[in-house]
Amino acid sequence: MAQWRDLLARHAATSCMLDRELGDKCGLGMSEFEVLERLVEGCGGGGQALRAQDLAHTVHLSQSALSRVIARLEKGGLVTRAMCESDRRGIVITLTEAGRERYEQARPLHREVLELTLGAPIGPLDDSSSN
Amino acid sequence: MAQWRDLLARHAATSCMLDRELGDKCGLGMSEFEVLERLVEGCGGGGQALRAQDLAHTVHLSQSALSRVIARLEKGGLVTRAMCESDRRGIVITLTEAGRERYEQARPLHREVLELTLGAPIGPLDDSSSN
DNA sequence: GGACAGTACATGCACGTGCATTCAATGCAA
DNA sequence: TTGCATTGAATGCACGTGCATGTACTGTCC
Repeated sequence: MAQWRDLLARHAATSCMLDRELGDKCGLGMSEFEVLERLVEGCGGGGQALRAQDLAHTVHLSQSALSRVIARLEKGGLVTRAMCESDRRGIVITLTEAGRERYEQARPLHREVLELTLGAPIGPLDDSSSN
Repeated sequence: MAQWRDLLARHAATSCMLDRELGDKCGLGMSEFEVLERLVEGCGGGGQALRAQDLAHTVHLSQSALSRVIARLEKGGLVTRAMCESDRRGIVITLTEAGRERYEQARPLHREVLELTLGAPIGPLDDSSSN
């Protein structure tokens, strides 16, 4: 119970600050960043390409939400959608150079926020306002 | 980092199942339940009454969201809104009998879900679908 | 071959949320 | 008293999300 409240508080504080910081300084939402990160991780060096359904397993989003996140990223030129050859129902998401740059730009900010909100021992900081 | 991912996963799984269970079986959302709980806790026995702003501190919601949660609860007859005498800008939220009953009904379900999702050591369960 | 269940993704819709704004009431200062 | 900044709460609006559905494709069974 106390565990749940703590989790709730940490999640609220962190995701709020994260969303705000990433949004203001990088034009990214938490979900967008999460997807970019998975794309960067997913493939070592070269062709960052993942099936949409693979992403769905690792990001905590519904299939429809993921579809729209990808749409937003594509619109911003950070990823490209292509038909999957082996199964033409699926799509392959590829990280563009701009996408990688944007991620590299956002990452330190992300880690900074995490250290700030998760590093704190117990009494969470400000929380100022809201969720 | 791993801590953050774990937090994210637990939060997603728990709040998803919680919202679903509470919604289906009690007609409550997570926020509604949270507010009811604070009302029950806030006052030992008799007149459950809290200022809206007091709730805002403990529930991780923006002021506007809280206002609407209260509106929904009032519409459902679970709480009543009354003008605060000492400061007529504020409102006093009072838990009705129906509200208390609804909470008592929902609580075991709530604890059950928590035990299920938070008790699990590490590899979260299903997660089925989404957030 | 044709019919049909299952899968992968996109989309219409409703809903909850945060931000900015608005309105009323309060407190303070001139 | 009047004037003004501040606070508590409600509301218009935009946005992200989940659910249900639609569409296209796959695989299987007949």
